Amino acid sequence: MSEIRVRIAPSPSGFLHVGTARTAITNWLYARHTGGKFILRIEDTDAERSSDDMVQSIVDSLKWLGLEWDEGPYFQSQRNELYQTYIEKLLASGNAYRCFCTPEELQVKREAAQKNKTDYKYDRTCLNLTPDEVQQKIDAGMPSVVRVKVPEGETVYEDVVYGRMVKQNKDIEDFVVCRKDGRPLYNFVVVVDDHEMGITDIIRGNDHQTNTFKQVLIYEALDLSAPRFAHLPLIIDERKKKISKRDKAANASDYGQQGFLPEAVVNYLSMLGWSPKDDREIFSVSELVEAFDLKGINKSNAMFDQVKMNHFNGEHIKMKTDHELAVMVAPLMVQAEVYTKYGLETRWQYLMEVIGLLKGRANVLGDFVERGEYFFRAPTVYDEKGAAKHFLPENVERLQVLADRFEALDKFDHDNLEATLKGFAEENDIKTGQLIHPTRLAVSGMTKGPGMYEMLAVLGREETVARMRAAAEYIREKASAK
RNA sequence: GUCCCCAUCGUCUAGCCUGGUCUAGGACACCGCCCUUUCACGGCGGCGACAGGGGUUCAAAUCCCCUUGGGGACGCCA
Repeated sequence: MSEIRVRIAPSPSGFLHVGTARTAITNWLYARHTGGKFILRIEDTDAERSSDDMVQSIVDSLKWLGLEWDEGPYFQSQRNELYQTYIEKLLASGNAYRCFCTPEELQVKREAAQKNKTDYKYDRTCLNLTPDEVQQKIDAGMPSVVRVKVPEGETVYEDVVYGRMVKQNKDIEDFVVCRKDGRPLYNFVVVVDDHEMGITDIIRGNDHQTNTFKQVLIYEALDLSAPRFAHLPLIIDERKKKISKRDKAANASDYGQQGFLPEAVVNYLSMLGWSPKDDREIFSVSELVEAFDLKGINKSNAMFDQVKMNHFNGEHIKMKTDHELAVMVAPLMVQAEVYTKYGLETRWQYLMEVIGLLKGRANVLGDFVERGEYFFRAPTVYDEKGAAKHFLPENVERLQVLADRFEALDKFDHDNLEATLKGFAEENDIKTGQLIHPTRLAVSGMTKGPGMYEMLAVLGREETVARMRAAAEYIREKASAK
């Protein structure tokens, strides 16, 4: 078999839609798995709705996801001449005709049909025009669109996912392929481009299933052989509707900002409507390329689950090295004004240790900032419930004495900290928890976090001791204020 | 209104093609226990589904039909 050639063809009328992202991922995976080519084509025939900014945004998002393309981007807006020659061919073959009906006239008919609750299809008014009449109208300067003359019979194609698809041609109207201003329409340019670009497999959302019949009709009218079609189930929201711009998850361009890893997004999205058929679901990108197969695609729509994507992200975070994570987290910390860029660069080793401590429990990159902030600056407030529970008057002295002992340690490490704290607890005949909780709160301002001895060891002697003393003072002041 | 598609735990899914191995498996979420200074992680366990009805068959989640439910498409948008 010849080389597989697939494409992603976004229209730049918005940011990268999650559905488009999933389609892109599937095409890319298929191309990489088969050693084929992945082509990027921008469908911007609707000039009013397209913009360069949107093109840039989509290109950036695809790059961020790691879906590098082998050819393109091609722009349909730059290929108009090509389309015109095909329009001429179509007209010459007799499989299409000029229609002079105005949008207003059609609108009236459409509304009338709706009112009568009957089906609307173009009534072929202009199909009955004689060549002379057509010429007369053209000479008179009347604008016209080009419609495909849908033949009798039925249209059939074999869908890789859904099997044999058949539609009665009487249910398809004579659709327009070229506007009155000469610009060709979607269904037509797609066919021309896919043919010209040698696309072998069209993999796209099943919301295109009805378009496919029209496109097959065009292939036949132009006497071209159609590629294979594989329609993907749609990604739906909690209302079970096709995920739309209003949905929070719809904008794939945002995922990076939200702290998601591209690998995790690719992994999660790839599992929506596709399964490797075994029980694995956390995959690296290369494992995905290896495992991907068109046969694993499902037929029914899949609901987007933000919670599960968070889980996938957490798993992928664990797969990263501390350094890789530090590279991603550092800018976020700077942005959140937790620390300066310069500061982080000079304390890189420290940053990595902090990340190592937090890695096991993070789901999004922002978690490192939120939960790691206190490693870079002393807490300004203490968790309210925690303070009520652990900042008791008797802990003023305990924190002070413990701080003194920590300060005097030969080596400020996990084992020594633990031995010191446990020894002190025994002396006072109290449980270690009664010391650990107030100490954790004093140092981090929080009631939860990594193992405390590790945490203190990373934070360092000076900061730990200073924060414990500050907390002791805070408790004393608060107690005397009452 | 017309046409098309789909249907296993709340969600993503395995099993369906090639009926029996399915008291239907995994994952997320949720609940419990263990680990533990906390929250997580991890380990163990629990909760939880074949939409309904007919048929075919010795046997149906698996094949067929109907019903119901859900979705998609019906633009001089893509």
